Amino acid sequence: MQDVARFAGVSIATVSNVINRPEKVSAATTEQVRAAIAELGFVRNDAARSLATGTTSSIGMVLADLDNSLFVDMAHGAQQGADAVGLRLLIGNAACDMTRQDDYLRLFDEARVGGVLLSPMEDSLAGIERMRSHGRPMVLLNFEQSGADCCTVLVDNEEAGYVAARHLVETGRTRIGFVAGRDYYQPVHARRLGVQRAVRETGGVELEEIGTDGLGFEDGLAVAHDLAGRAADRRPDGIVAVTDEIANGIAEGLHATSAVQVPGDIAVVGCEDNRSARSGPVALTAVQLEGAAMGQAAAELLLEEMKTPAGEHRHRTVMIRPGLVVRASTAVPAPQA
Amino acid sequence: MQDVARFAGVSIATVSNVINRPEKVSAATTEQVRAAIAELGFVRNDAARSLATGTTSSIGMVLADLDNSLFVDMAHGAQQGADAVGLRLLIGNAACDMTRQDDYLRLFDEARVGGVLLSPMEDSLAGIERMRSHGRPMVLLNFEQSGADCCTVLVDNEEAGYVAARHLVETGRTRIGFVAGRDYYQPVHARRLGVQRAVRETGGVELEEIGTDGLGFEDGLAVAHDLAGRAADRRPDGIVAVTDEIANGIAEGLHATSAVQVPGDIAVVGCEDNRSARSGPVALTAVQLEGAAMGQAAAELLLEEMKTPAGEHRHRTVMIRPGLVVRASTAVPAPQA
DNA sequence: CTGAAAGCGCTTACAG
DNA sequence: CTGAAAGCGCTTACAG
Repeated sequence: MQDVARFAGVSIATVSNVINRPEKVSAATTEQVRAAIAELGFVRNDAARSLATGTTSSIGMVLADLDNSLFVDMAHGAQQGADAVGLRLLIGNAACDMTRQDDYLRLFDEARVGGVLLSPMEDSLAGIERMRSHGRPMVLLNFEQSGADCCTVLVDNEEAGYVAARHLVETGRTRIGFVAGRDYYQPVHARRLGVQRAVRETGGVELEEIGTDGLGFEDGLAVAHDLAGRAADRRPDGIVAVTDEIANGIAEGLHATSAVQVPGDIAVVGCEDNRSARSGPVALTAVQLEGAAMGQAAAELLLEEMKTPAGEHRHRTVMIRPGLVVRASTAVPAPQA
Repeated sequence: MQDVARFAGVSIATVSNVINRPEKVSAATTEQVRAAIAELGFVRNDAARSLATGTTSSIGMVLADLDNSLFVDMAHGAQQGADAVGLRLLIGNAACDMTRQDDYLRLFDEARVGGVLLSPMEDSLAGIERMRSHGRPMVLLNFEQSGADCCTVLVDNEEAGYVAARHLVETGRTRIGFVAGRDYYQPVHARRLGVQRAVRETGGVELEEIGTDGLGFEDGLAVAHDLAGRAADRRPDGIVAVTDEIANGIAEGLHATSAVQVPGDIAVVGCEDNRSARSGPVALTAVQLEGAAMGQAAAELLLEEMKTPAGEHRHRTVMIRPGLVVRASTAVPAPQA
């Protein structure tokens, strides 16, 4: 900047003004300074700028796992929200590693970013409190952190279960199966409640809750094996699987035996619509967790907090309603079938 | 830091030393300072640090499209490389938008990151030159940028085509089809050459090159339609599709007619092994582009350049050999078939 | 082992 | 409209 000023024959204050408040500088001077900047290939030192102003033009986002498309969707949404106000979104991928998540939190804290978006996998109260105690705006995505003093964006998982089960009922299924692991994970519990509500609301529909060990493809296969061994009238004709992976495991397992057809004999719905799970034998109908909407809502909450004077901000929790993406796995059976 | 120094009854220089060179400070003093830091919740201001030292502890990575798992793989690899030397990886997602790509390049430049990893979609010479003229280390991934003055990591696309075709030949296929769009994209051209080489090397194998308009699922469907209409001896028994999407389109199209079986009548190989393309009716055998290996190699080249005195560094190009992931779409037909 | 002081490159009132 | 000067929060030789 020194060099630019010298080259253009002005003071460094003027150079700074040309960059930041061009309206305060005469056209002629502006021209000279711009020419000097171009000639010298000058790039403003952001560290110095942010030291002097105490602000940054970027916000940080720490994601639990980029391999999971839900988080990529969140990044898209947040990006859009940030773009709208000219902020840049920097992403740190924790890759399921809590230590790394903490590293990124610290990095963003030290870098004095304008704010942080965090989508954690596990309890992260310590990191959150550290951030908050430094007065840094922060919003949580897709995780209900008890005790956390910040805004949160959640998807309504109870509604997700409800929507999935409703869809089956509305397409004529009457014996609903809910396949899930234990209620240790918050979303599992919530989706179960939603399914139960949908069944309760509807006359003439039964619910069977089928337990699994885990939440993966293998668990779905095991369930399929069980189902295939039952008499036709002793098994569900519609299944809500708590994860896409389980859903695909079920579809694959049934497909392999070829004794039971999907969707002919059993319709299957997943609860996530995750791109990384699109490997099943039938395209999977799934509840859409609206990652992009979550990301955008989170960015908006963050921006709101960033521009609100400290002390006046009131935390909010935004609940996103899930959608439904209908595909082949719940197609209505042909009339004569 | 002022506050910490006052609180601990030492000078700020000592605080700085405790943080950065603890060995230069007596144990007792260190203890007091640490206590003060903990008590006050002090966080080093990274902007000031980087202004004073002229260095940063992070490197930037600009990715063309996080929705494409190849780029996520690259991020994983780069992360690993950066972790190994204690650098943090900051990700910017261009999301297929060249303007945004340029924004991130500028952001990282202004932030004076230690170096930048760029995986572009299109010619990005201007941005690269700007970066280089500021002396910032930079390495390119998965793109041959003519005129670019920096290290590059590429996957060997000629080899990818070769590996795919070899696999078909080795599993007994003798009439190979190569399905691709025009050679406008560098990788398409290279993969074609590889397929041709594999066929040329092998006796008794024919090659048919089938053109498509684009590189997507629809294009594959169209090819399937054509194929299904041919007599059995007039169509290939093994197909290399230049993209996974085309491959899945072909498999889906053939599956729908059910006149031609995959892999029974025709085996299909894709050339990318992209997770977002895993929606076909048969699990797809595909050449694996080794995104993680590319990312790691790129990080290593970057770190090498970062620690080499300016002027002494010599740019290199690293070529990664693709692998092969065998799945159902190229299973050998049962003997009696 | 510890402290006083200069400097990193910018921004921002404040004079002129 | 433009410039001189202080200050942002740290680091780093250099004395002591």
